[in-house]
Amino acid sequence: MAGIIKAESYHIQAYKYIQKSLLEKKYKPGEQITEVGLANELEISRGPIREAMRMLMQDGLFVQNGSRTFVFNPSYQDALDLYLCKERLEPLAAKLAAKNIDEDGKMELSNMLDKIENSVANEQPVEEITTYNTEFNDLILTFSKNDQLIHFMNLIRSKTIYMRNALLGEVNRRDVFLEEYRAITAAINQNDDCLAEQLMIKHVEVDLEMLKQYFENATEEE
Amino acid sequence: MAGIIKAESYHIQAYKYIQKSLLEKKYKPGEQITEVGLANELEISRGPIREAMRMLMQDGLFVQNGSRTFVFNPSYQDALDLYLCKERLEPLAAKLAAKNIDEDGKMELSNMLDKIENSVANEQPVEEITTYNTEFNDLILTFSKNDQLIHFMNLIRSKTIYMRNALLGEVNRRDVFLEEYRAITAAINQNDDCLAEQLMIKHVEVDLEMLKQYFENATEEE
DNA sequence: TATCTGAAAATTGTCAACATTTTAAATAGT
DNA sequence: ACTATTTAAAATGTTGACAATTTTCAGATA
Repeated sequence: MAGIIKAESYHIQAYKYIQKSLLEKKYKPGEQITEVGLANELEISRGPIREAMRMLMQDGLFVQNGSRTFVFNPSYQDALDLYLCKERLEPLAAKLAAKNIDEDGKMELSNMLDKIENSVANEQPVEEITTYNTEFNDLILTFSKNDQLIHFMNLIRSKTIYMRNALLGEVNRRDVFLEEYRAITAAINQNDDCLAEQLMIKHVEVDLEMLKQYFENATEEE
Repeated sequence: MAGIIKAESYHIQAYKYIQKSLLEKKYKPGEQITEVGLANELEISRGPIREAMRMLMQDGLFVQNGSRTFVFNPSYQDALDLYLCKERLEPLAAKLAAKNIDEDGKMELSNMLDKIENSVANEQPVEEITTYNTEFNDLILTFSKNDQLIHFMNLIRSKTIYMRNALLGEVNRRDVFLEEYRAITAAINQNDDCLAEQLMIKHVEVDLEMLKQYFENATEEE
């Protein structure tokens, strides 16, 4: 029957709910998480909660210490470490995308870029631009057509986002990478894989520089 | 009390057991896995089994299709894709190790190399050499002192090993990278991070070449 | 005051039962 | 023979109960 949807199983919903809550800082870095607590909060039994927690642990977002579970509490060093990994894999994605993208893909990427241009021109809220940033990078990742890379980058992404949040506190990043995105899009659309790779390396480095700046500001206020 | 150990919880044991079984081809690529089956086999209830399965799924070793679970059935392309990732991260590990290793580390790495030299010289069984290969690379990873990288590389490693197994069938790889390991060890011990990185890139490429060869032989026999 | 001790409370570990959904098989109708 | 339809079997989804640990904390002891 059309339009009939079946609900996702609880462990999946719990998994997503927790991920979301982490970004919303409902659970804070270093905070202890208990099965019972989560089960009460979501009003489901502990079974599915456990499954969700195991998934989060494999992702590295939850950390186990003895028999207790805590929200991953990243150090500044962790963020730097992660960016080192990002700096290797993200450019690979760009390179592969430039090699493997087809005409439809080029169109899609250009449309995405337009969306961002508009969003920036009309001074839309930070959230919207952040969302588009993610979508833009996701698109490139998809066009890389490398399933393994996609898998790892997804892990890195969710961790990056979480870490930025965790380390930067209430700071509101308003990152505009318009020029960089334009250049990257152009390189990919021209199938210039080397250039795409170089530009992406540069982009990750700039992104890291900004993180460092924000971090220094955020910490000296305390 | 000394010597008193408490058993690991069932989901951990199940997780390890399954990983091991995958390498031993007890469960074959593409094979369907049921909770009930595993629960009966390990003679425990389905709860812990589910947790272990969720972990394996996050690792990418189990794959879900609808409500059914299958052992990851890697294509040759998957292997190539994975090596592309490996080629980026493994050299990073070598580079960082060259930068961050201390005197104790250098000693440890040299000892490891000696072990391998002996093992090869005395024509020990393939399994022993393979084990040492892994340990050697693990050591470098540890010395990189980058926790994030360690986490991702572990994922890549277990997947690589599994894939090789899955794709190569009964083929018995007897890979000796002695010369390469000597060079890498030297570079790291001299803190020459650029050289260490380059050598490791080369090494991963050689490794990939061998995989390709083995694969072609393995497939044309069918 | 410091620390030892031993309930009491909280939390994780495990299971078995039951509900729901999915898959496979058997039957019947064309 | 082919394909619906029904039924049975198997698997997953979810829960509540209970066991085993771990933590917490008040009171006892030095």
